[in-house]
Amino acid sequence: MRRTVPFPPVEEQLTYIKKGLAELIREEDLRERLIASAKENCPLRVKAGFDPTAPDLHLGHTVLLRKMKHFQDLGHTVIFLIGDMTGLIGDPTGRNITRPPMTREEIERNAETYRAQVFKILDPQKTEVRFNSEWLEPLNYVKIVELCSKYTVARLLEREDFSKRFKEGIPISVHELLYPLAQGYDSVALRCDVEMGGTDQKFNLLVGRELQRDYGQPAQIVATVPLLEGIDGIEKMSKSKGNYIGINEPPKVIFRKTMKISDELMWRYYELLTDMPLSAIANLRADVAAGRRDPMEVKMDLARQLAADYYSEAEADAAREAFDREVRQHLEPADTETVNLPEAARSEKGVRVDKMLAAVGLAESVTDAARKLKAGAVEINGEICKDLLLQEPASLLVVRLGKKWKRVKAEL
RNA sequence: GGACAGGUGGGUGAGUGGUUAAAGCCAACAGACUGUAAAUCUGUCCCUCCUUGCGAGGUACGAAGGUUCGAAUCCUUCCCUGUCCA
Repeated sequence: MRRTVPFPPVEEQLTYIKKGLAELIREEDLRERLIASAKENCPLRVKAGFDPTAPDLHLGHTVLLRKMKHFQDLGHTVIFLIGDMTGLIGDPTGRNITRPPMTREEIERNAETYRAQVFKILDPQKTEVRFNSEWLEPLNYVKIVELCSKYTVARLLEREDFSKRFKEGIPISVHELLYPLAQGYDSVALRCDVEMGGTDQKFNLLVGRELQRDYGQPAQIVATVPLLEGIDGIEKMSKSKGNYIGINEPPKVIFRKTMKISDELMWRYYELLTDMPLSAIANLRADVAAGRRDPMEVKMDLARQLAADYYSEAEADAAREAFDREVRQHLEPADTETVNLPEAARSEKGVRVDKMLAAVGLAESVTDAARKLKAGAVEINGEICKDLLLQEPASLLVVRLGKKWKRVKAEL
């Protein structure tokens, strides 16, 4: 891929890339590589891999994607790798299940979902989307044995979670050991100059360096980004932990979830998820500490910005207004869904409130609904309702359970 | 192949024949408080039925059988995991 626009000066590129990185291995190598790239007018190939089974991107992923974008800003090529083969193993970080192979259709569908989300951040013109089945599937037994011979068990066990599990007697299946090798082989197949990932990927990324050398290629540069804490502020953001903010979620939800993070965590989000310079963040922080700025306002700005990253400015503003209305004033959302009274909730004597709540999705089950009623958590048309049965229901029931609202048309 | 240990509700982890739908903790949900949060406090946290009671029934402690008036708890077989030995 030839470029017509020259690359920025190498030192300028380095500074831009280094900002916000957790670790760069090694900076010298990257400098050399950038010099060479400028000389030959050839963009670097920067890879990051993604799991095909979880195609919903959340803000945790965007820390990495934003960094990839930075490489693109400088004119380099980014490879968005979908690990459809490695996905069969599942990155060992934790579980030891083998996932059932995905069908071609499933993979393609997930890939589409990915594209739609990823290109909210990345520049499609400078992005290659690849699947590692492309080169991993044709590997035969001989090739796999050859690949395995290039690494030792002891070295694989250096990986922290492996050694930990090994010591604690938590099972490690053999195929899990193959994961780092497969990922490393991806770099060989793609002739990557740089591979990026979260700090938890460091081991796998380093394996790529070694394998590339073994296969006669220059070792890739490894760049890790910090892991973003989830909205609980404790564990890293992940969908399975439920502490995530998805970039495909409605702006209102992005806004509300952002407001749920602690005041302390907000600074971390500013740092990793916005382009605000570190100095500006420090100033802002000082202002809040000194009582010159209201932390809630500052957090609202963050929430609005994050919503605006994936939606229009107008939608972000609307999200802010909705928050004000729904969370701060406890008013009914403007977009409350109206549904007909479910059959299951009709009875000769009136409306069965518990069944209605369950059928309409406000409660998890009828039993759960009954509990919520008893607890006085259910409000109908502004009145707390503790009754299982509404004998003479109004024709329209505005039902609230906690933060959730529903309008139910209740002609009997 | 042998010896031993273990598999409990979303997670962790008690419970070794009977008020045990199963302690405690975490998460979650609702409520109070409040400046958004956090923190704190209260309640809830398998399902179904009934005008709602400290109700009735049904499921549930890896799987399937068995013993017993009664089992998560005892027995048998099987599946899975780990440790040590070979």
